[in-house]
Amino acid sequence: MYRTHSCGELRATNVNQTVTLAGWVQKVRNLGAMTFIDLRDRYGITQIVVEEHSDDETKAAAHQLGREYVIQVEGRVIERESKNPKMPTGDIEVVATKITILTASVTPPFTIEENSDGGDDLRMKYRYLDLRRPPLQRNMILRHRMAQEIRRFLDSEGFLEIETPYLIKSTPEGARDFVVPSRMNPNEFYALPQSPQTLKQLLMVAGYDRYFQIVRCFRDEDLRADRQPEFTQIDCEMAFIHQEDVLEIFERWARHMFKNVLDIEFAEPFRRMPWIEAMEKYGSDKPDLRFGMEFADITDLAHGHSFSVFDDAEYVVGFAATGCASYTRKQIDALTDYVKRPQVGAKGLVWIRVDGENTKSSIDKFFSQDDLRAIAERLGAKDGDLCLIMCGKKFKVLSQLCTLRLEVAEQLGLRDPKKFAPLWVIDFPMFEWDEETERFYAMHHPFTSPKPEDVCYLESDPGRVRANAYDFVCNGTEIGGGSIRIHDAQLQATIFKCLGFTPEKAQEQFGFLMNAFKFGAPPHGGLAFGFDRLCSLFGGVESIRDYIAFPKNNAGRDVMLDAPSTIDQAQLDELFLSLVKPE
RNA sequence: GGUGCGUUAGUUCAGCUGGUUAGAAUACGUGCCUGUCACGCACGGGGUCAGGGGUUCGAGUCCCCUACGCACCGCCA
Repeated sequence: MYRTHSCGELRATNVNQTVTLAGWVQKVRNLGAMTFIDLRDRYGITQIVVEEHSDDETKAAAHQLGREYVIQVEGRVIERESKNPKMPTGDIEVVATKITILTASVTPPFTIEENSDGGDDLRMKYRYLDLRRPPLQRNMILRHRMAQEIRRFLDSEGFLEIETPYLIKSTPEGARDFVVPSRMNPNEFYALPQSPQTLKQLLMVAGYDRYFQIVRCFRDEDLRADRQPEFTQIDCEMAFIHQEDVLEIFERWARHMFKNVLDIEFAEPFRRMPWIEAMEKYGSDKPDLRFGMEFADITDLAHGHSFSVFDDAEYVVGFAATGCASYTRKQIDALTDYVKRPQVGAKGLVWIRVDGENTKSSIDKFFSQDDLRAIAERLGAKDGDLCLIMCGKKFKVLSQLCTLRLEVAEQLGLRDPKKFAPLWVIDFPMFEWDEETERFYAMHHPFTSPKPEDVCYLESDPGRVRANAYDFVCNGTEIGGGSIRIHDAQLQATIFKCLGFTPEKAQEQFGFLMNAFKFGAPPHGGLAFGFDRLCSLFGGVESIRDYIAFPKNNAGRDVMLDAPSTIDQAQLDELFLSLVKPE
């Protein structure tokens, strides 16, 4: 037996027991005649002491120890002469009678402590060392805890966990596929699933009317702090349900998660916000509702004052930045520069300082005090607020103002990671017009059903059709989304047509699904949550990398494994592949 | 594909308008120390200043290119 106890469990009640511990040497403090060793495992740290009565062999072993040596210690638990209230095991220590070095370690490249001295890059290369640190351990434990709660809830609701294949068929629509060459089928490729979307729909056709899976998905697109090329979804689908049923069950699921993982309860039902309202009030389909500062359309008030910037603009919109009237000219200029950055791309920023009789603005030349007050009132500004106004093409300027709203909130400390503001965004448009290719794309995916009352516009005015689609949003992050699917082969064919698929192309790509629908497809729908994002939301950290044991870096590389990498000519030959030099 | 910031000791960083031998902290090594827990004290080793090119009497410092890292835009049905 390597150990009788973990390094996190011994207390004053264990005093006088003979124990054996095993773990990693965190720190050696040699005081001459006595040596303290902090011994760490994933359960905690226990102090080992070697003192003058220890035999020479033990003293010699203690002298050899370096950071991250793996050792086994036999000894007796004693009450400490000087206790450490900062440690759970701080009342006791173990007097070593025998120290066995199980494995030595080279000096690690960074300190393995609560706050490491290593940079992100280095810690990623030695991820297995980073994972020894308590913050990463807490994250992995949180992820585990959440996975268990997900299964517990969905099981209790009758959902079956069914695995779907990872080697499937490529569909060019949507994100880029990761592809896998087939040795047994020369010149043919599997694709890794971007999500098990069509497979879970086939499970509905198969009669498994409540399905879920905590499943890896793959998308070959550029990375972000909250985007990895492989990520985990909580994928769910149900048959014989309406949108209302899905929202009801998964709102209860979300409450179950908040309650059982974070001990947070919400008094009110989650807000449901139509997509157009989210866009007009917050400039985003994933609004951060932890704070107010809602937008208002002031186009009518802005036009007709000989201020050509406003007069020429399709849409003028603003919000009142709470308490920011005290912002100096320098601070306002900084905000202006912020929105003018190429990433935001605004032309400029108009401001109104609301301060009783003394309302001042950057457009005083064109607007009277009464005009300004009317605008301020529309924006819901109170004394001490700063109105921030931008103008341009409607949805472009809304999105730019959204960036500004979030930046101001950040500066005001309103984006508190301990606070949660969940909501459903509903009534998404069915299609999104793409200027470049001059065609409609499915905003969600091509299996999403249109609202019955909007079906009549499918041919005449596709931009007006709303979908039975919904997103679960929290704190400005899209955590999940789904839809009621099309279960009628005829309607599915119409939608493919709207999306510019020829019948042949639709048959080639999605024939397996449309064929299945001929055999009695139940009405169905579902949704999927981003598990990594949910973990980072619950953990209060922006980056999902902290909740993935072995993540990829910005360039999609695993710097620990050094993947991707080249492969042997023999492997290429077997797969009938030849390489071309990159440009 | 694009924008911004960054790359100096094992690590995290400082290094000003270009000027002698590139520093600090920490880590590491050696010695001393009986109550440390960010132990303390003393001494010591440790640098292709990311790589290449250019400007200059002289480049860690200025310019250009490349590589790598992070954040973002595009992209992510």
